[in-house]
Amino acid sequence: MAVTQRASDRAYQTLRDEIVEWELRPGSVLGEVEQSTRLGVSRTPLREALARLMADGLVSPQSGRGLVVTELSLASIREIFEVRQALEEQAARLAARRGDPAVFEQLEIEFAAVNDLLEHDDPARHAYYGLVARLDEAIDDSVDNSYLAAALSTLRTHLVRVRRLAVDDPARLSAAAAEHLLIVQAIAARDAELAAHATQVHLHQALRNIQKMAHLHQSAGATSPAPKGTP
Amino acid sequence: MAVTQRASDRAYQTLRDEIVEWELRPGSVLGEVEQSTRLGVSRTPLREALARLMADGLVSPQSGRGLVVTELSLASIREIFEVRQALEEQAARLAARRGDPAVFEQLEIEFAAVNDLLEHDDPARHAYYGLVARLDEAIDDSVDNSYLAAALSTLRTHLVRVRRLAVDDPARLSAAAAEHLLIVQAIAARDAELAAHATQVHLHQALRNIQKMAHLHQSAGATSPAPKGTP
DNA sequence: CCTACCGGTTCTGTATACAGAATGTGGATG
DNA sequence: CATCCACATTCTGTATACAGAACCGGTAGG
Repeated sequence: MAVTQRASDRAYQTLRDEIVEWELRPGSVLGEVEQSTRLGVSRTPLREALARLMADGLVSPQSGRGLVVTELSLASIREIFEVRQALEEQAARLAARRGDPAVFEQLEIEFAAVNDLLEHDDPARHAYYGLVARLDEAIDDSVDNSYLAAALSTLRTHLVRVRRLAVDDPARLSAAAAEHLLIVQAIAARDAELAAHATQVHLHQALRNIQKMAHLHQSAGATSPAPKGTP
Repeated sequence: MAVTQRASDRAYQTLRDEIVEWELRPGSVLGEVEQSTRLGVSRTPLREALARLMADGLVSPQSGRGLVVTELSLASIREIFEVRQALEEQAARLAARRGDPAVFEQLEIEFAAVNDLLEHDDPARHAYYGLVARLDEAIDDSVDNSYLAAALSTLRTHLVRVRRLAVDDPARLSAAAAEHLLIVQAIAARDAELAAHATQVHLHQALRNIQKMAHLHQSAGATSPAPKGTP
C-alpha cells in the first residue's frame, strides 16, 4: 500500500471532508492560490483535487471565475434521493439474487441487536453508522457491479453531507434500524422484490424525516451565507 | 459562448471520441508525454483530461504506472445495463409525472413516422439516433434533476461505445422505435408506471439484441489486441 | 448624479523544469 | 544456463514561471 499518499489525494480528501463536515459552507469560494497555500500543496495537484470535487458535484463553477461549494437545498436533497431510490433499489434487488445469505444472516443478527448499540454513549453514532456502512459494503460486494458501485459511492458522499445537517433523533434511528433489518432479512432470504420494496420504504421514510426536520428548523440550516475570507 | 475552448477540454473530447469510436482500442496504453505531443497540448491539461476520462470509467490505471483504455466485455455491458435499467426507469417515471405532454406528443408523431427515417440512405443512422437523443434530452429536461442527468450522461457515453461495437440491423431498429414510441406515449399520457415498464421492456430487448449479436460474432469484436504505436 | 471607460490587480490556464520512483536491461556470478 | 543485482532510462507527480483574461477601482465626461 502507498505509505506516501499523493499530494492531490490529500488535498482532495481534506477538501472533501471539510465540505461534507460543513466546515466549508455552501457558497464558499475556493480560490486556487488561497487553498493551495492553506493546504501546503502546489496549484497543480490542487487543481486536480478541485476537478474531482467538481465531478462529484460538491463544487461548481461560479459565474465567470472561481469555484464555489454547492448549495444543499431541500430541492437538491430530493434530487439526490430520486437517484438514490433508483440505484439502491436495484442494488438491493441484485444483492438478493447474488449475495451470500450467510453474510447477510450475520448482519441480520447485528441489526436485530442494534438497540443495544444505540444505548451506548456514542454521540456521533459511530457504531451504528459503521454497521450501516458494512451493510452498504456487503451489498456492493454482492452486486459486483463497478459502475453501480461508483455511482453509489459519489451519492453516499452527498448523503453524509446531508446527515451532518442535523443530528438524527433516537426514535428515527431506531425506526431506520428496523427498516434496515427488513432489507437484510429479504436479501438473506434471496427475496429480491421484497428487498427492493423494503429499500423503497426505508428511503421514503428517511427523506420524509429529513423534510420534517428541515421544516422544524426552517430558516436555520441550509444556506446561511457566512463567507470566510472577506474581512 | 467560449470562442476559444480550453486545451484540456479539447484533449478530453478528442480522447473521449477516439475511445468511443474504437480508434483507441481497449488495452491501449495512454502515456502522458506520448499523448500530449500527439494532441499538441502540454502535459498539464492532458493530465486533467485523463483524470476526467478516469472518472468516466473510460480509462483505468494499469498495474503500477500507465493508464489503459478499459475493456468493454459482455460482462461490463451487462453491468452498464443494470445501472441503466435503474436510472432510465426512474427518469421515465419522473418525466411522465413532470413533463409537458405537448413536447412528448410531438415526439410521438416523429417516432410514429420513424420508418420513413430508416428508409433514407443514412448508414450511420444519424437521423434516427438524433431523434433518440432528442427524446433523451426531453426526458432530462422534464425530470429536472441534475444528479440524475449527470449519471445518465456518463452512462450514455459508454452506450455510444457499445453501439459502435456493431451496426444495428434494420429489424432491431424498427422494433426499438416501436418500443420508444410506447415510452413516449406513456409519458405524454402521464402514465408513470407504464413509462417505467415500457422502459424496462426496451432495455431488456436492447441488451438481448447486443448479447445475440455478440454471440454471433463471438470471437470477433470485444478484445482484439491490435496495439497502435508498436511497429 | 449616473455612466462609461481605463488602468491596475488578481486569477485562471498553460507550459516547462525538476525530483523521485518504477521498470527493464545488461552483465556478472552461482 | 538461470538468477540476481546494479545501472540507466523513462515515466509520473509536483513545483514554478509566464501569458492572457476577467474583475475592481477610480476618474472623467455627459
